[in-house]
Amino acid sequence: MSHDLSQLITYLQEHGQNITAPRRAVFTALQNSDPLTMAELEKRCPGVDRSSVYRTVMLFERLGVVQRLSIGWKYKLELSDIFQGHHHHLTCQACGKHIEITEDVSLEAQLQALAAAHDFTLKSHQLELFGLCSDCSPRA
Amino acid sequence: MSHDLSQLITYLQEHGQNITAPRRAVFTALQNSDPLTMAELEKRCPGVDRSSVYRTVMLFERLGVVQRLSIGWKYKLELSDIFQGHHHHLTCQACGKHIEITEDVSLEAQLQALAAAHDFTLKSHQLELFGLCSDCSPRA
DNA sequence: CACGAATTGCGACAAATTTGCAAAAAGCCT
DNA sequence: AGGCTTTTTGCAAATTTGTCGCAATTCGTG
Repeated sequence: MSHDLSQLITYLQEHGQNITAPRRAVFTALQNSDPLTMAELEKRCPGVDRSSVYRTVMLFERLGVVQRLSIGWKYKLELSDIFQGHHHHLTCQACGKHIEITEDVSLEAQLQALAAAHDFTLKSHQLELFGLCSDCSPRA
Repeated sequence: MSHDLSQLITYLQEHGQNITAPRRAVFTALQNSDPLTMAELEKRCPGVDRSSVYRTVMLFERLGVVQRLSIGWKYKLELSDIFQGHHHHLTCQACGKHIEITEDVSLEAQLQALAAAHDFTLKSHQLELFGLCSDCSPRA
């Protein structure tokens, strides 16, 4: 774990940001974890004040360290592309499990084309797939 | 307008739900409108209590009448596929404009394949593209 | 270790969403 | 239309979520 922490430290330094306990805590909580809600994240950062968690998440989002996943009208947080590669999720509507999927190049290209067809300059995108995972499928 | 309202009425009856003033109001507000935030929706349902708007939206979401669009960590509401066809959005990061796009079949097929590759039964998906519309592009 | 700048923890707030309940409206049957 | 039962609504209060100002701490540096 402390291995990846060093990646954060380097990143923060490169962006002229200080390394602080709350920042390490938030990052560590998000590591090797499924996406977390803000409440869950708070709980996993004991001793860190709620407002600090919010401020850290905002900073990290601005720096591109974390990204928010929308699940219906809620959202969850996860480390961003830089720290775990560009990917999307399959969210199981039954058990809530998240499965990471690596998007293939042709899909990316297709989205670009789709945007271009509308004179739109594509900057980023979010794709969420909902359904049932193999465990929750009617007859596995 | 009252034409489409009859579509809602039929739908609600088929699902054993009552037809009430708040429900008609919420539906009508969402008709022929760009996606709305909860606050905007409330404002367009004068005389309807805030909690009723929330309850109605929740019901409609459960019934598949409305769907929430995630814009970053906020969301907007719009009538769902059943009432206005399956589509996605291009959201301009500069002016906030939403452009509806009809997704092509090949993309749908690709998503199906993507899910299948993970033993996942795809039920629905949401695709949001962010960038700059032609008006806001650096040099139009 | 000392200094100036950046950040944190608190407490107070504001906004968003939910809930309990009595009153009002909807659906149904004469 | 009138009466009856069930579902919803409106209202008020409680939660939950996200912000903000500020003095106390911590960080990065020399």
